[in-house]
Amino acid sequence: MNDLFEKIYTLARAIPFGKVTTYGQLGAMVGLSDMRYVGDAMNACPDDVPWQRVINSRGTISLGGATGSKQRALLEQESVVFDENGRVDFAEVGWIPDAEWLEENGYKLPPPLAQEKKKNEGEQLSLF
DNA sequence: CTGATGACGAGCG
DNA sequence: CCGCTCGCCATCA
Repeated sequence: MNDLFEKIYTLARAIPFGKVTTYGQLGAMVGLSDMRYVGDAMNACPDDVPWQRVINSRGTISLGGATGSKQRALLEQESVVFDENGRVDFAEVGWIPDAEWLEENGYKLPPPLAQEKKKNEGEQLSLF
């Protein structure tokens, strides 16, 4: 297994229970421009990687067939809610890692992501 | 070794 | 919102 795969797996393993992130985010954080590769990585991921918490940027599950239903079922077990269009609410369950955590582990947090994280935290605070 | 192919995403129309 | 194209990387015939 190469370094890129391991970096992606490490990130995926850091996703908290009941939260989700996107292929694009993982790809960006490991310095990828071609996100197709992230899908490949998840396809070959070890059993200890919570692959179901990785979805596409539209907030939907990309997979069809049995594996797709399995992914949705796993997420629903984690209290992740899907709307009538099969989409999740990123403001509710979206996960963006801490900039510090990323830096410590050799990842980079793209500015747009940092902004979105800040925004999300603001919303959560106001809710509380 | 060469070429087709993706659990994706941004940009365009 | 839908349907394209391209990205240039790892994998597998």
